[in-house]
Amino acid sequence: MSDRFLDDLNPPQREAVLHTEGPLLVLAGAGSGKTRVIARRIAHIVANKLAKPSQILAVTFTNKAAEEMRTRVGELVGAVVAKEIMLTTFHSFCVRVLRSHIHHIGYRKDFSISSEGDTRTLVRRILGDLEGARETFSPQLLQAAISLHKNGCEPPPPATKDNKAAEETEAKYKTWLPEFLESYQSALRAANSLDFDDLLVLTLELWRKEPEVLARFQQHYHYVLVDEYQDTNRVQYDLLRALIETRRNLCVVGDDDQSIYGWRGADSSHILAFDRDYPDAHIITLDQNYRSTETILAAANAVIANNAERRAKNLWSTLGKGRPLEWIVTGDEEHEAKAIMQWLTHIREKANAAYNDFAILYRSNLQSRPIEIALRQAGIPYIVVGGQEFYERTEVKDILAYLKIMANTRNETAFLRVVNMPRRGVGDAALHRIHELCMNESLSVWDASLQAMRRGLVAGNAATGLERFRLLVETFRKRFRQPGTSLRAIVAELLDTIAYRAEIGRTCKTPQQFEQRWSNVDAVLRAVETYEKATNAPSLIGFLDENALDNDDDRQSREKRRENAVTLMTIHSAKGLEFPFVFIAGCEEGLIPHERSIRENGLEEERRLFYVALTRARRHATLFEAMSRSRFGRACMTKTSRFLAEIPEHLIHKRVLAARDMVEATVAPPKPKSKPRKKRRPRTP
DNA sequence: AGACCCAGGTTTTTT
DNA sequence: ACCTGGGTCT
Repeated sequence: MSDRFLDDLNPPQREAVLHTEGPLLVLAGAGSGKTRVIARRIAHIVANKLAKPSQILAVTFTNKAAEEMRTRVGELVGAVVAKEIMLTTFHSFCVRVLRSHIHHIGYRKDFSISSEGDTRTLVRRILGDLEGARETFSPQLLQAAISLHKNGCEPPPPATKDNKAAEETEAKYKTWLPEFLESYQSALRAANSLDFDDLLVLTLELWRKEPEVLARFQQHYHYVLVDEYQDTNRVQYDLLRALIETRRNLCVVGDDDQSIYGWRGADSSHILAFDRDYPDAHIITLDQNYRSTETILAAANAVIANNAERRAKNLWSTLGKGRPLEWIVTGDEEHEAKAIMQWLTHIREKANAAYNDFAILYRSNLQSRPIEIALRQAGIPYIVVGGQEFYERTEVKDILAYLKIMANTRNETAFLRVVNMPRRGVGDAALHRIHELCMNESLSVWDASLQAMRRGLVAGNAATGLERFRLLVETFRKRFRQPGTSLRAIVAELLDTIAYRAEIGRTCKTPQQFEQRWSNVDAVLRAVETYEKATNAPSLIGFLDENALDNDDDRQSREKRRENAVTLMTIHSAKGLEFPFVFIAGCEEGLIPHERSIRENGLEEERRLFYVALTRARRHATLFEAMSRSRFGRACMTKTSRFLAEIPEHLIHKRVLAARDMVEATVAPPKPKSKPRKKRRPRTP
């Protein structure tokens, strides 16, 4: 029974591994070996045959975390066994449940997952149909409202500029919103599509309506683990409660100080009140930090101590004092970027560090651009994590729309995107008539398009084009269902059939542009290929699911990080990671704390975010501030983030780089004579 | 139908 | 500053 999985664990960590039966809360401070504990715990269950690997469910929030966990578990029990463990994100887990049981609640098993972009398109379209509200309410506000509504939160009232109109608008919004939400949901349903929130909400609905389906899952999973429990929202919380009701072997791991997803409905009261939900819960606190220097922890502790809503704890470490934090004041964002680049170069040389020892963190994705430019100019290899532009590209959207409609003909967004691409003569007039038929007779676009032709509502060019389109979709739909042929080959054939290369050529002016766009197409083909190689029984739907929930861009950047490159990412996506050297850019009021977030989620969440950023650092943290930053194209003076004042002075060293000669200012005092060379190949996305 | 131009909004964070 | 969408012109 003794096992090697207990070696080199401290007493509370060991306890967390061994306490397998009944509800358990592990309060795991930043860097306290949380992932290690979860991995060991799973390995312990497997090795002692407390359950089969497949009877363990370990849920994380991000794919990154899931992959990390799979690797760590794999190192302990072997990759083959690790594969059997249900180690996944909430959303992927729910997709699996729904793909086999959703017919109980009136959807078809070939449902599409509506991406953020698809959802936006749909919202716009509905907004166009509903008279009156288009000018008042923005699609983006409504998208947020939909999500909050589905997660059982009260959607915020629309932000209005003048107070006088506010009340009026708000009243109008209140009466109008339910109507909108209903239209939205019925449109999705008609398209046999689920948005991200539906994946969770409908799983819960399924379980509530079909207790015997739920019972099967309850029977199946003997042990359930949840990472980052502080990030669970109401629906996830309910799903967990339902799932573990009979066996009650629920282990949740989290840190209330790292709850940074309140804006999408995460509710840290779940972790704060775990022992209320489960009175027999065992609680273990891990507060020894194995990651950071004492100085970094002292700074982070001092900052987070200003929060009132928390389970008080104090991280400690024995890794020595290390160096004080650095606070570098720069002129504007370009100067900041340059200072980051120089400081990075300086540290790298002094500490003989590798590029992937560095992370540059920021509050918002838009901060990455100037930094990218500076790094590229200096020939420093870097990767940017996140920012979803890949999936916003026309070519990618086009191809995926084709694939989506072949997987699920009812997918209206996909239909509308490609029915006339390339041109088939199906114009607005024909589509308008089809749309009316959809509305009047509750048909999907696909069925309506057939009816419209049969009844002669569309004729001539449009009818021929529509017919060709339908035939194309049906032909390839069959091809995709035939087992045996490679997905990639079918997709390539599809592109051939629609002469997509020519279509791109037609709309491109320069050869460079053509190359660029065709390379996007190629990237999709490669993504199909990668998926196919990595999957046992590849299918079109499987590919689309993976792409909706864990896109290829994410996967690639995870791989690239292992190469030697500096990582640029938001603080949110840095959670769970660690780097010897961390730079935090844009430490200014309005950015962190973000002005909008202060309003909507409160200051404390922003402070937690800052805390997360600081605690990513192992050896050293540098905070950058620009005195002026352009907003909407206009340069604005900034104020230092209030969080910097919360760091005790003796822990931080401030440097102000002069305002004018800053372009040539050297951050590192004795500059090595060698100017950065442009020889190294920069990473271009 | 398609190309072009202007106005207006935009910038939080993720599955 | 940049992108999108709508409107207009060809």
